[in-house]
Amino acid sequence: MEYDFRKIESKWQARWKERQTYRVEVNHNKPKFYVLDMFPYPSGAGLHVGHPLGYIASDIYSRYKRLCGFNVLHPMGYDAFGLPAEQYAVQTGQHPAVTTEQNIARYRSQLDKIGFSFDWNREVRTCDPEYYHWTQWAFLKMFDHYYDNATGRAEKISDLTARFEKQGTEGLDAACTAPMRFTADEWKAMNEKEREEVLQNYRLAFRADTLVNWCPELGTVLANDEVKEGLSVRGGYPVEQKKMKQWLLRVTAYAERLLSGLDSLEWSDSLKEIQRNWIGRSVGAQMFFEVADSPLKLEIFTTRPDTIFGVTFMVIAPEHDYVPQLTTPDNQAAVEAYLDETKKRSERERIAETKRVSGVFTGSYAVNPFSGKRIPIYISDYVLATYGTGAIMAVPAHDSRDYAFARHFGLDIVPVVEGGDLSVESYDAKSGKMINSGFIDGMDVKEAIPVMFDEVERRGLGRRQINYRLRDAIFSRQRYWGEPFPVYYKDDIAYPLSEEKLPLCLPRIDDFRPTEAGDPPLARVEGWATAEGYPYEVSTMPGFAGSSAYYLRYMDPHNDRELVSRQADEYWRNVDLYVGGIEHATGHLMYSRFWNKFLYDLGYVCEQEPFKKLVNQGMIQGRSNFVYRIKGTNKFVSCGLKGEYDTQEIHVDVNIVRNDILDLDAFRAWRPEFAEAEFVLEEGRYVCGWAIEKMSKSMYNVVNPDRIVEEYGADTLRMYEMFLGPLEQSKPWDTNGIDGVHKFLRRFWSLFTDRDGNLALSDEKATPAELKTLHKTLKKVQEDIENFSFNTSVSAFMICLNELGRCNKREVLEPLVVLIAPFAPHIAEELWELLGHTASVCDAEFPRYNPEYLVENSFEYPVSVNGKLRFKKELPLGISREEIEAAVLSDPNAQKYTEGKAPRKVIVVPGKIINIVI
RNA sequence: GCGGAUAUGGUGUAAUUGGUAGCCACGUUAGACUUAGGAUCUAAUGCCUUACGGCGUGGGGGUUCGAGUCCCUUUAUCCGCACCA
Repeated sequence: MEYDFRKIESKWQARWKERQTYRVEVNHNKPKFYVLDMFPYPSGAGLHVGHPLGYIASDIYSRYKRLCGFNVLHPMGYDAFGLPAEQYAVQTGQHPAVTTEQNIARYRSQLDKIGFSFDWNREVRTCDPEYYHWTQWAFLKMFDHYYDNATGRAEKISDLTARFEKQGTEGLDAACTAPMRFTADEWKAMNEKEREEVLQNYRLAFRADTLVNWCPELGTVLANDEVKEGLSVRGGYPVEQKKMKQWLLRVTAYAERLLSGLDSLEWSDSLKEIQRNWIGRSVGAQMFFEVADSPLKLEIFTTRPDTIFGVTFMVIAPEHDYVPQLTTPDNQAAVEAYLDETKKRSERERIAETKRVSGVFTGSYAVNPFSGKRIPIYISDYVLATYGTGAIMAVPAHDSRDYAFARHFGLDIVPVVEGGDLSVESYDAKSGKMINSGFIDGMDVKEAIPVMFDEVERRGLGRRQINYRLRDAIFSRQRYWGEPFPVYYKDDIAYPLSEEKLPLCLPRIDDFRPTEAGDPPLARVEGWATAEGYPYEVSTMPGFAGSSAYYLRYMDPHNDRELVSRQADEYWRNVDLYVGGIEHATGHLMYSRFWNKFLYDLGYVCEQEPFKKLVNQGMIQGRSNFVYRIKGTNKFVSCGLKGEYDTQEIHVDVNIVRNDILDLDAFRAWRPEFAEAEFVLEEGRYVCGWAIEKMSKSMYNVVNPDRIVEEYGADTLRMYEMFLGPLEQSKPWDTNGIDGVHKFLRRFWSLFTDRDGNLALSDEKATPAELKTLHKTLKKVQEDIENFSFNTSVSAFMICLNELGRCNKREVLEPLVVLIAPFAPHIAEELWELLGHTASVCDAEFPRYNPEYLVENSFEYPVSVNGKLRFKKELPLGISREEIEAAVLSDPNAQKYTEGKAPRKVIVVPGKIINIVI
């Protein structure tokens, strides 16, 4: 009987559901293994064929681990809060909760058709109050903690206030927004509001006036990772810098741990590198430059203290606090004009014009502490207010930006490191001999740097300092569809809601636009306040809030007393394998690690890092097809002949094209304007052009997995997605070629069954050749799964079948059913049942290969003479090098090439090749 | 500008990690069967050449008996960061 995948797949999907095959519980008799996919945002467009790629890979791995005896946690859920649902709501008035619900239902039905082994009993949705209860809870915990650099972990705010009570800030080394100094008496003298303002400086979740990325089009602020090149990642709208009071998370407190933790992770080097760059640690010196004729001291940060003798001017950011004090009366007008100009420039313009040099002289001078020279102080927007101290010492000879600035304003350029040609460009390299630098003259740059660090500290000019590029995460969004903050305001002080009051549920509203006053939609809600009438926060949390700890919730999803129970956490610990896209490198993956480390400090989780191993699947691009219309006509010319006409390229729906041949009738039926289309064919066919583009509706290249499942079956889809190429590589989807995999499954099916669909296996003993093929395949597939090389394992199956021919021996075929089960679970279950097993193939034992069957007793050596391959010589294994040499040299073939001469040397690589050099 | 990755037939890719480049598929061609199909089976298929043979892993150079693989250099494409002091 034909391989009836529709019947088989619906049968087993129903049975899995009914028998709860994939339900998993804590089981101390088995080792655990946690396989996680990045949960999807359920968009209105549904899944296309690229989305399940990672899910299929992780499903194969989960099933494999289960066969190997692990208790596998493999959950799935939805990242359900977010902008698109809300924007859709603004346009249509449809409540985001409703559209989200619909989208989830659609996703679920699509996912179910592919035959995943998810434990749906553990599903989470970030928009579910029972879920965001714990997002809010974590926020409260962050609000109630600060980061103590001395203990290297988060500590209670009450410990901090107790300390202030006793000794003020004396001896305190804590992560903060701006350093503070006060005594115990000063603390005691503060009122509640003043004290809270102090504490906001230390809390891990805090409110501050900061320069934020404001996106007017979206009406919300965005985190740094949500902005790219001055445009919002979602929507691509311009983003401007604006000072606003916002909630932030003090991610920077964990910068060092986020960086050092990377070393212990099995992540790709490129991903780790992205995170390292994002954290951007740099070691340097923070030092003070005295301002001439003024009590002011200008604080700067530098990584090149060795170049101090080359400092010829200083630059401060336009937003720097000292701008007014440093501006002399006769420069006032020019400075104001410059500040105006820079304020008007958007972030985007600033980025676009990085080559343009601009700036203004303040009229003040600083004193170079080493050379004693007076150096002018400039204002320029090439110095960033948000990095370091917002002020720099400029060394034009050895920094390209300072060089450009000095050239533009005609400032001195003093070389202090030998090398380069300063008439053309600065010499930025960190190597060379120091010159014009007093006591460090003659040293190499690498020697000079530590010497200068010491000297700066000895003279009391400053100290060593580590700076990070990483910024605190802006945590409020002026949106509706997100987690409400569990805080209320009294006299403009934020107070946390008590934990018993959680979750603070998002109120239902009908109008999702900002208010006329520009406040977020929640400001429309009457009575959005505590029982006592104190107003709640009207912003909501950003998308990453809900996704930062979802992997923990899956461990214990129905617990209404805690995020995760100690027992569940201690059993499941952390994610052993995380599969998802690289696009979350600086967002979700950074925030999750931060969140997890925080919870670790508080003792709620037992592992420092949430995701042990991470695999990034590549993107699946679309493969678009084109037809060519002769301009001004309704005539279409086949691709190969289009050069002879003046044509217009038109995207055509890939679903009516097969192997680049257009289905003419389907094309005429596709759109009314093509109903009367005429064609210029080549060899009787219309050949379409093609291109690799993003998979999107507008390109008509979206392939829906439902359609593939309907036509070929889920097992074919699963195997074909893997066969397409290496998991981590981006590649285009091309439905051409799926036949090969489908054919393979049909052949596999037919080996087991007769025409009536009954089992037709023989109990005959397998030949050594068949056993060799079987065990070779077992070995290869197992190794490939462990290396995430799923494409080559699919090939291995095909080779296996080619080699087995029409073999129908049970001894050979039965292990193959288990072997293929992770890839094609439906057909495997059906065959397993036919083979007489009552338990699911999911609970079978992974077949181990027997190395004995793979042993060769002879090897065919390729023999080359002077590097040129000449003949092959078959020799028994296990003979010595000398014996091989003698056997080869006595071979008449060899003598023909050596012409009787003794070879200069003979190279024997056992098991590989023999080379004779004359 | 800095950092990372990739480059192999008409297409997707593979190569025991330095050992006969192109496995496995798609596509194409020819044939078989056939109540004609987008089914199945067989064979061929890197390029040039009637053949002998030659050339072939983006380009150039090197190490080596031997290089897709290692080194240097160069080009192209993709990704990340980007005035980070």
